[in-house]
Amino acid sequence: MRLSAYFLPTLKETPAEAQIVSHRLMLRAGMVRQSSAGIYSWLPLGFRVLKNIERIVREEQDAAGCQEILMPTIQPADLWRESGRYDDYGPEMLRITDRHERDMLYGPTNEEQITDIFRHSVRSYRELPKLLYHIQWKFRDEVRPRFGVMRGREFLMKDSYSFDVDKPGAMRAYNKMFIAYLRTFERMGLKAIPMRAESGPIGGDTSHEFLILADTGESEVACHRDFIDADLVASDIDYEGDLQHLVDGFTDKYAATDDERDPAKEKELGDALVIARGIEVGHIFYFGTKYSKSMGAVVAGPDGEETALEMGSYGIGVSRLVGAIIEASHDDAGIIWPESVAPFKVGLLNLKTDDDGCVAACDDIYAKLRGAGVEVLYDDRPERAGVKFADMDLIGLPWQLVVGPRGLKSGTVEVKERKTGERPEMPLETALAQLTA
RNA sequence: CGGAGUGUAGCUCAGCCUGGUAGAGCACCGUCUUCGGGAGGCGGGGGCCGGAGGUUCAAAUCCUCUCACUCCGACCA
Repeated sequence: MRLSAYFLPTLKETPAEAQIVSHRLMLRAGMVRQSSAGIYSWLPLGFRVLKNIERIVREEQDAAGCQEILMPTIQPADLWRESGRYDDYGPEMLRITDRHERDMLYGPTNEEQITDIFRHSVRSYRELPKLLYHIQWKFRDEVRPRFGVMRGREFLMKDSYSFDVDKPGAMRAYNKMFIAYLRTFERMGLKAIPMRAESGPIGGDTSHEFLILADTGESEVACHRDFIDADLVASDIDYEGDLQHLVDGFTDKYAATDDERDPAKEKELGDALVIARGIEVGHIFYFGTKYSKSMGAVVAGPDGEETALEMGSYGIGVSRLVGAIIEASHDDAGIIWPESVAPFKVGLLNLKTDDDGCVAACDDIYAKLRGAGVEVLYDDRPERAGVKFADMDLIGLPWQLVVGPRGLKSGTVEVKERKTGERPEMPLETALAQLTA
């Protein structure tokens, strides 16, 4: 993409409404614009990141045997009356009346909707287990939206739902999601720590929150040092095998959110204790028959008797992750994208657009990179070098390929790694080989 | 929902206390110089001062109401 044609409205100054670093950087980098409190439009750069995160989430869900569907944002109130949550959910739920005076709502989550689908479609235990998910916009009318996309009212969430005939089956699904979540966050360059959690309004008795560590996190958390070094992506996971020992390896270790911390246990850990700040990016629940019983979602078991479905639900805050990743990865100059979610891999900077040699070299590099399948943002604007450096650092692409008349004289370019700030000069061919590797 | 703030140009803000021709920097347009880390000169365009009432000869400025947004707290993917 040529930057001269790209819609990238960067800001030199920070808009007054943004306090938290990820929000400031997302506005300055032209990723989002606020529409109203807690509601955002996604501009091209931000949308690319959102899609990349969504892609990783989807790949890991698919790998775990979860099947993608898409449910509506607008749901009928009657479903929620069946589960009893129409009254329980309170003013956080956005209630709507259609032209026929029917009560509707903008879904804050989808347990009722999926249970309704399931009860009309599945009759036998033989059709179980099933794991389904969708990635859809949610609306929760938060009392106080803040922190940009980290706590918006409208947000993109991946929510999965598991259906099993008995509790051991439900726990197998729970474990699949547990492991899939660890892999998902790790692929985004995040350290996510699973912590035992209260299940809140969703209900149920087994639940874990996944918190990523970031200096600017909302709450203080404490955990065993081993969490920091865990590396799951490297290992192949057999989702059909027994995952319990893997999950136990995590749940056996100490990890607690602010209000769950245990001073005695922490003292025991000694040097193995890590205290950090955390942002919740995922939450998994086992809630048994809470919805299946109230909504009549039953199957015939092996003995012919009807039994209520054992269910769980599993959420990842996809849009929140965009902000969370920035919280975890930035410096004074701007964002530092992990390569897996970066909107482009390479920024190509033509420092002198009125120099024929620079233009020819850049056009050639641009074509070669694109030909090799590398996503590249080519800054071909007739701006001063300083503006280009500043913008490129701000938007945080992992690699910057800097081409100027000074280097070209000796046949070299600079390859700057955003993360380290190192910018060695090297022959053009070496640079291309490195960036297309 | 309790508490505290802020709404003036695209952005950051001054002006308001003490009413009297609406400002600065950046951004934008033109031009000249500059040309490897957010340059400088000259010229220019852009605002019902969030909205509605009121007081006054006169309101961005004083008063009342309202709307929006932000921050702190309690709650949440």
